[in-house]
Amino acid sequence: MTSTQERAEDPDLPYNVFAKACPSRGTLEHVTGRWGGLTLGALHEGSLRFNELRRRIDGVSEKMLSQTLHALERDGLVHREAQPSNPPRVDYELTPLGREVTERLLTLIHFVEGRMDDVLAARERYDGTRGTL
Amino acid sequence: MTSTQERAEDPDLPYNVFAKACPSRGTLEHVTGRWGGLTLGALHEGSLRFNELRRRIDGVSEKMLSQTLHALERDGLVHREAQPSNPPRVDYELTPLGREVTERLLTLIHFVEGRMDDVLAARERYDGTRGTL
DNA sequence: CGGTATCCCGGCCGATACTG
DNA sequence: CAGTATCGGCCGGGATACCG
Repeated sequence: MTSTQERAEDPDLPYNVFAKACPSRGTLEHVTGRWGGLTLGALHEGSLRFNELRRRIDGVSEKMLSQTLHALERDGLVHREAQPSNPPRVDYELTPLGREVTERLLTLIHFVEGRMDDVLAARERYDGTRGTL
Repeated sequence: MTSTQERAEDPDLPYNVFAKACPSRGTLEHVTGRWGGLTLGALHEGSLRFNELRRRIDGVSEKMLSQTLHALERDGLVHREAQPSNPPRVDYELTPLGREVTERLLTLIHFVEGRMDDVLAARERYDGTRGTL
């Protein structure tokens, strides 16, 4: 009864992404997912409106952006501020918790961006040794 | 000719995950993907064999672990050490670059794990205001 | 042990159309 | 502008079987 699957329910055990049923796994996927990370990154510079975000995040569709924003809002990382004007105006911004998460995420992103030359070189070496089979 | 899609090819521009065609986007997805992050995290404590990894990462299939390890090896983040013995023994370990990436990734993971109570509380508030429609 | 090959299903995600 | 609704393809990824 102390299998790894139960860690999420046991209040004495810490949250652990390595356990399949731990809710932290889901939240981490929202944060690091294909669009989640880019959305948080874009919002780090300040609040943005829906279509501003869409333009900022090259390649995202309306549907995925909407879905991503809902997930992040639900997790308490993004705040949605709607003004009942006409035309409607909705601003999205990071919550304090979201800002803390995003800072740690951006540290990772910027590091990877800065080492892409190394990564690309490793790729060529890897592909080379297999001799284009 | 200076559209956002071309940043990857222009050597003067830095790598930028926000651009659709930038290779850093792909590598970041390997690192933060469903299994990539967990694999790097598991290897951070030391080198592990294939089936040790499989047991450590709750829920991963042989196929996905194999696929994930290949991608990370190709990106130069994981080193594969095979011994031609019988039975075969293969050890996986982080490269220096992989270790640097993983440290930044773990900072993020541990922060999220530590704030899951806040996230779960936000979820209940969010779901509550919509009144189970 | 340490994988690869194959099958196949669910759901991710893009495209399009529509609403307030 | 700020989304929701719906459809459909594609592929991520699990299950199984097989190989060195």
